[in-house]
Amino acid sequence: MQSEPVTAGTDDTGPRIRTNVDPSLREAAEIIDDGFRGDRLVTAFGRCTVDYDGRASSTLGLGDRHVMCKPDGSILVHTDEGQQPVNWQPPGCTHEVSTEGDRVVLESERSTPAERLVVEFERVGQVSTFAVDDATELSLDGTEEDLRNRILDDPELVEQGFTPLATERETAAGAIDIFGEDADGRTVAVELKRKRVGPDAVGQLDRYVDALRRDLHDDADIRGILVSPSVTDRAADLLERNGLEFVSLTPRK
Amino acid sequence: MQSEPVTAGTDDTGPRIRTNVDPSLREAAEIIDDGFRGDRLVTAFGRCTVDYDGRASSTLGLGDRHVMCKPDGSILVHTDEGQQPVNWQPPGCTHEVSTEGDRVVLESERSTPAERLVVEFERVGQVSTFAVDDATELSLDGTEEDLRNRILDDPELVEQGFTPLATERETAAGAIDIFGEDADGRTVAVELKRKRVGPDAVGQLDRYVDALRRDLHDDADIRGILVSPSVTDRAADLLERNGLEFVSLTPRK
DNA sequence: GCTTTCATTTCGTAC
DNA sequence: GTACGAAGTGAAAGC
Repeated sequence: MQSEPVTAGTDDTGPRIRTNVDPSLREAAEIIDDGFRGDRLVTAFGRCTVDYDGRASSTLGLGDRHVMCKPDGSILVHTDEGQQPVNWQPPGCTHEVSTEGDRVVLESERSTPAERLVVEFERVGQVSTFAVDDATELSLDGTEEDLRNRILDDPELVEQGFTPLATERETAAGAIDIFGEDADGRTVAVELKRKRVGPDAVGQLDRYVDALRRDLHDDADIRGILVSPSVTDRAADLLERNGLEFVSLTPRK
Repeated sequence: MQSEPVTAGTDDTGPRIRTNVDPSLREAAEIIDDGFRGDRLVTAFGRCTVDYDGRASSTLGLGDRHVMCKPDGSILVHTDEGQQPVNWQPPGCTHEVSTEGDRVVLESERSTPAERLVVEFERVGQVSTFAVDDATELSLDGTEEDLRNRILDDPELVEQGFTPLATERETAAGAIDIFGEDADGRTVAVELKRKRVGPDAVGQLDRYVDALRRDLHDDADIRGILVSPSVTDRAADLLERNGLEFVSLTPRK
């Protein structure tokens, strides 16, 4: 077993990577604290308990977990299972590390809403800090916006003679994705969903159409069209019962 | 700079923690592959690109990221910002690592839906594998279930004379959280929300009440009550317009 | 496998 | 800060 610190790529702000396997609790706390001060991405793996209190509250008994603290103030506690962290705090939290008795204690707090997460390590198997150099942004395709642009480029994908007049058109119930009119001059509200939808999306469209009817004092001549790849059975029932329509379209192709 | 492998707590399945700072690409791939075979939690930090294609598609140019592969087949790619991973795959995916030219390539795939994530490292700053021993489960309070139990313990929190008859009572539109009757014997549908709600929750309750009216052929005597800490203005309007009621209650205390 | 709903949802955006 | 809706939402329960 080795417990020497290992570093790589030292620059003026310190080592770009700093790792210690089986550190003493004091060493672990010191490295974590240095990481916080140096705006490093800090990770710690070890045997710990986790307590959370805020919007809800939770406790987690002793076990091995991987903890990641980001320089933006977020913290993630991962077990060996699941895509989601078992505990976390969002960006903007204040992080502190200390040693209390024979424990390394990591505290993360924020206000509005008041939330507090405490990780207590009885043993730290590894602690690391990383300087992150990342200027790139994610490019994502296949979103609802892509579906909207597809339709704006070629409105006949909705139906022949459809004319978009506005996007995000405000109503008393919220914004309509695409507001337009059909070949006969009737008002049309189009609600977009990038994937197969259930009853909730129909409810959304129904609220917008209702709001338009109230806003425009025009009881008969407003159509609501849901555009998505497909709908569930209950959604189809609800569309039918509310006199709404459906057009099948995907964000890509 | 050091590049020796560091290990801790070796047992019959290999070292419980194994870390290498600034490994060669070949070493990195080998350690990652060993981690996959040994059902370890595997992390890698380095300069990489990320490409995803599946339900949507995305690309991410070169930058430093932290990649975590769990033994359950999930993978998480984190930048230095945000609580959410910039890219990921859910549990159940198949992971493979290889060296292609001067790159370490990590591939994660699944079917239904067909999705593929590829991380290409041009440099690996650190790679680690962890044996995770965690038998504990999270205990969480302040959920919707807690709110339900609060009401079942003391139905008068909803209103005097309220009698719960069933939970998760099925209708054509979905399950009603608490189904019961009031002091006058009228049917009551209660929809629970653990926090402040918007129009969507009102739509949900409205669908259930509608479904009950159709199911029970009982047009007048069905009440719908939304129970949550509070509602937004639009939600209040929608409740009013649909003849639904609101009771303020939190999951805790 | 699909559907439905909850979630400490998170995240972005507009007011 | 609040509100509203999108998300590669994820996760669980029911069918």
